[in-house]
Amino acid sequence: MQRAPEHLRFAVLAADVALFTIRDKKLYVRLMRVNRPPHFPDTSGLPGGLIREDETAEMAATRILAERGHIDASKVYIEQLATFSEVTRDPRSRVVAVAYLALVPWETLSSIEQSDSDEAFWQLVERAPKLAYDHDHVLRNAHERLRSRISYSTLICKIVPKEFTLSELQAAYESLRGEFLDKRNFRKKMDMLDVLTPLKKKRTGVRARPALLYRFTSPKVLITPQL
Amino acid sequence: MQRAPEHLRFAVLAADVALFTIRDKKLYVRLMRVNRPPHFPDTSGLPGGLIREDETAEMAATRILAERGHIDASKVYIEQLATFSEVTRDPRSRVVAVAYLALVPWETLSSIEQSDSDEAFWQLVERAPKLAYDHDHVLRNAHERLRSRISYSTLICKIVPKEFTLSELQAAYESLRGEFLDKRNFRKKMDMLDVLTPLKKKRTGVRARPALLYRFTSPKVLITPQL
DNA sequence: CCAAAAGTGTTTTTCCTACACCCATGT
DNA sequence: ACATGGGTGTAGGAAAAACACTTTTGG
Repeated sequence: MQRAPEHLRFAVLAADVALFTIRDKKLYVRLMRVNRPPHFPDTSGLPGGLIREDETAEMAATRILAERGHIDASKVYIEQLATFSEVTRDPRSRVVAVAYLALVPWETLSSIEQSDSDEAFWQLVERAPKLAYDHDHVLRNAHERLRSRISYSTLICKIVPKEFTLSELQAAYESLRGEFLDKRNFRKKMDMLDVLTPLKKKRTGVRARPALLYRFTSPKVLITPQL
Repeated sequence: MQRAPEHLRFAVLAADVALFTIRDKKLYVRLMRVNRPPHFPDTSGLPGGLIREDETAEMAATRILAERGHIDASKVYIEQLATFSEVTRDPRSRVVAVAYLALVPWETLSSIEQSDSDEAFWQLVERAPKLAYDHDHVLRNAHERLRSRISYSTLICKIVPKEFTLSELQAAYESLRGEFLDKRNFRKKMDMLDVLTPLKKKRTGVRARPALLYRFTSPKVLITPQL
């Protein structure tokens, strides 16, 4: 395929990814260490990088998550969030970034993926520092979208492990919504939504009554009536 | 500002706009005549064009709506929809398009804007023909987003005129949702949402009892409980 | 036997739905 | 006077919210 005339191609395209997980009932986001004086010395940012000529933005997002975020993208759910095209969002040159919202269950990550490296690390969302570029904006946007989509879809199935107890699922909802729910009403609602399949196993080894395990009947993100 | 190295700038950036209005209780979209043999001879598409170096994608979208769609963009509400980056979505060269959802009240359009020209015209959404590029996809996406956002926000305020009767507002909801609503329940709901201000005027000149006029209390798009 | 989390129903209140008649005006 | 759309209330059913105790296991 031909390229358009050079003067029309003034911008480079980037993909930025806000990858969330839940660990110990708290919401974390994957960040990179950024050190790009003079504008961004010793700061942090979302995993991001340039889109290549033979890639869609989404392909680039998953590749970048692997290459820079050190996360096996085959475990990760990803969906487009928004495109950020402010002329000066990167002070060095014109960069238009397509941002992605990504989710991964903590339990599917390898111990290397779980641990922090010199380049990438997991950060509690509620304690996130100021980020480079417009990544604060992107992160807020992603967090807001996540909270809102959780309420009328089964998107949460992409951030909890394959098998879970109802209490664990409830805790995930609570982390994301930032409010506590009533146990009995929560179970009634889940029962009505009819999206969970009970397994024949129980969560054992805890110093308490063993809880029945469930999984989402469909791996797809389904639109539901409001939780 | 500097430009990035030439080889990284393989794509051009475009903005495409799905502009909707309601006319005579039916939903219309603004289309352009497209005649670009060999790939797209004698067809139609959404208003679209290239983003310029000193513009954000949104600025480009409003400019294109004016220049190509012949619509005064100051009357138009616009919000980002999604970015389409399929490698071959334009067969001539790599084009990444940021798509916008736009709304305008039919009543605020001038008679020139209301009428069709050689370049641009209004098309009933339910009778929309096959479109060039991936604009079918974009249009379906925009229509779906519009239907869904109408149900839990006051987005509809951007497609109805400043002043309207409750019956007119109900008709707008019905056009967008494709189903009829109960008059008394609709009025009760609107009353509860508490987003409308009754005016001291009535719609006169019609061969029936004059109806009280209302306007949206806030020009902002507010999140509401589900209609 | 004690600590810890699992599991389970009922009542009250709120919201949703269905439904039919009189009113004010223009012709 | 009549045709046209404007405007209003109620009753029944469904869903949401509030609320506390018994069960099962591991230590």
